[in-house]
Amino acid sequence: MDRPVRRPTAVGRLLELLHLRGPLTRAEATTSLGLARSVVGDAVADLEELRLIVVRQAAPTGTAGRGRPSPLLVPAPDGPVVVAAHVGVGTARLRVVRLGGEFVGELASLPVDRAAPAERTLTALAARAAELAREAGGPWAGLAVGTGGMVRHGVVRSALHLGWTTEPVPAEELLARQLPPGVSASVAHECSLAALAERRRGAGRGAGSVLVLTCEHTGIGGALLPDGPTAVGHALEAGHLVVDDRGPQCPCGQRGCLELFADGRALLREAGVTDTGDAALVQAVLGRAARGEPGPLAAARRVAERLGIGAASLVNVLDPDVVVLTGPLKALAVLAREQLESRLADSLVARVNDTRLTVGELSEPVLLGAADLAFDVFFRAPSNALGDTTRRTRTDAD
Amino acid sequence: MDRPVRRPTAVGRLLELLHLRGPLTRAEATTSLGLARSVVGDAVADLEELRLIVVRQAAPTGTAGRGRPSPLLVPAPDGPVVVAAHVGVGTARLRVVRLGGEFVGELASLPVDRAAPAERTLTALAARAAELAREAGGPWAGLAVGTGGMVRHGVVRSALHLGWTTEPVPAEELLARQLPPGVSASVAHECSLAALAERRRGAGRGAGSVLVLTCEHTGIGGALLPDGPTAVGHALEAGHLVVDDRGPQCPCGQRGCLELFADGRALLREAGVTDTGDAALVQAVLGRAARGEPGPLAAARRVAERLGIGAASLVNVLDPDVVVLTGPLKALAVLAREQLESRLADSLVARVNDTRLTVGELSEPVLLGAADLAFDVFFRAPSNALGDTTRRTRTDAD
DNA sequence: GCATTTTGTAACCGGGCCGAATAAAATCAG
DNA sequence: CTGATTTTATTCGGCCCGGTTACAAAATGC
Repeated sequence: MDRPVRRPTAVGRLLELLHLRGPLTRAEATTSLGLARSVVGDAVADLEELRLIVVRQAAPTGTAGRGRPSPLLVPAPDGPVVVAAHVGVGTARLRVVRLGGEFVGELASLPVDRAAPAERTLTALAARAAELAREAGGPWAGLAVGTGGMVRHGVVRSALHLGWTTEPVPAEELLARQLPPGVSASVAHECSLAALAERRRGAGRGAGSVLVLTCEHTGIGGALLPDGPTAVGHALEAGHLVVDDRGPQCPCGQRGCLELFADGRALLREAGVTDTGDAALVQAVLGRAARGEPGPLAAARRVAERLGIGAASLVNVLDPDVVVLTGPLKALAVLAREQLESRLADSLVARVNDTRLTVGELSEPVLLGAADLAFDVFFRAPSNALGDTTRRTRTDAD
Repeated sequence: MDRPVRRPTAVGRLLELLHLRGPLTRAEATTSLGLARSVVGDAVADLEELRLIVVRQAAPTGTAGRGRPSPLLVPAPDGPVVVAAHVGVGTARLRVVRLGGEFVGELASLPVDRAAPAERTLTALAARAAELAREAGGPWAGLAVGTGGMVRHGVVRSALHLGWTTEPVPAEELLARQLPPGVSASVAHECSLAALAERRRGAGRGAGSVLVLTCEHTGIGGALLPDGPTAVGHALEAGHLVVDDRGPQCPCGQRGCLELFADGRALLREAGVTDTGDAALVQAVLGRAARGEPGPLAAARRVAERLGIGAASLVNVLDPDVVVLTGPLKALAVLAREQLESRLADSLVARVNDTRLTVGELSEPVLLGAADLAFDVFFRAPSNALGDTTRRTRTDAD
């Protein structure tokens, strides 16, 4: 019924493998992809011609085993790049990511005006991204944006931090119009992207289903990445899990939502610090707690306990293989692991499945996830982003 | 990385289309599938040769528009069947389903002994299924089983109702060994299957993400079918959502779980009926409530209110497009819609997304979902079930 | 009867992958 | 040093699947 999704062909799959696992030999790629040797050989030739990879000399003779040595396939140093963006409150943060997953250049940012219309914000974002991609040098494959709010199929609804509240913004489509042909546009929920990155490259490596909880200064987000080769997971409003049905009223309409007790604001409140909205305050409290100051530490533990109640409930309901805690407050998992895990230990579900609560390993999960999303699009049609000028025929000598 | 999943080819896709939408002309299939006319023509020829479909004469001349009339493709009356099974407490229920989604013959059942080892139960299930498939006549394409517990990739863990609690049971693999070659085995969570069926054929038709809540006599299950062409959704332990953190202790280790307040046992308690474990008792109470008896009606409303709290919380967290309430207690949604929806109306998330709470339309969602799962496997390789070598035994007359 | 419209069919093409045979480049054994 | 062995890469033919094109078939409308 709904199957217009192009599967990556051998060329794309090889490129993806290189992107995820780094340099490989042809032989390793053959076994990893389960393809015939000849197919990998052709794909390598194509990718070389497209200047996406370079074939480096094999390891010097004597180091490998018997047999014919296999040269190493590495992403081309001037290979394709994508721009990953994370649109937060007031600013968007952008980075250029190279094939292989390395950041290129410095973190860039862009002010985001909540009063501006969505089109203008997106146009500015596309322009800044184009500038960064040009500076980075390589061919530009795509732009992927992570944001909060409700995001589905690249359409953003009720993103309070952007001021896009009145009607749905078809952000992906609008961005695509601003980009040169061949450059893909993708828009997804920030937590889904974080989940993607943590499963591929971080704390959730190799796991099946992953539940990501993102504790921020204002609010708690989340995403569930179900088992299987899912493209983008299902974003959760984890902060609006009801923890105390008779608790304080939440703007969301319910009572006693988790994020009333366990986000950055709650930590400041518990620590007796006046919340000016400055993100540094939360980090300061966490820093003091880490240094052992009793007040902040006790505050962190109280917040962690609340968070643990919510996490345990979510684990009980969603039954993920791994829970990854990330966001500005992820240090809680180190400072107050006991409090955080106390409820989880009671849960039969968690015990049966041996659900682990882990700390996010990536410092920029959203940007990394966005980059992977953009590359995924690229892998489905690698020749799109590079001019149609190049001949595809390996044997155009004849 | 993980892509050994074969995509259905044109033959399979056409068969799937026929299965889901009923008889079609070649022309309609061509546009629906977006394939070339010749491909559909070839596929039809193949399917005719495989005796999976028959080509019926076109509508009598004069009824259609201009142009050459197009004959109708219909699933063969002696076409392939699958056996769908739902393993519940004490008994397994089985039905034969024909290509096209119709039940064949009567509901069959099989006692399930909790004390028996898993192998014996599965062997009996496979044997009974083989018997039913033989009676039904057509070639047997597959057996799909829905069950509770924790099911992942066909492996069942901690299925209390089956007594499979000590260690994981690779049910799919064990079943596959009992089945003749060419007959597929699939095992999935009952709620995932119900969600699949309701989205394809029931209350969730056309929706993106679907949250299914199954209210049973003992416990509340659920499943989340994320947006996109997902095979099988993510099963939820919806009954173990914490509704009241200071509530009664639940065997799951938490306090105040939803199912302590809102399953069949809770309804009987509220109605002042002694719970003997008989499923008919719950239906009796619901029937009396439907007839307007004040006591049972008030009990139903109190339970529905609790259920509504849980449903609203889940909606707030999971933000699905549609919520489908099914299971033996789904009548609550009719008897006490107001109470059930009162909390949902408060939820900002539900209001923004206009989340609908609907009643499951299918009387046997689990069996239908299981059948679809088995057919999905069949569609990926339709010739497998029919002699891969030559003709099948059905045609061994020649 | 003839043009028009729609559908089915046959022949050919090309991409993508597989498999077998062959060639290349190392190690190992004498 | 030479030849056997091992591992890898490449070449070539072939299959499968789907697209394209041209043509035939079967209705309507003049």
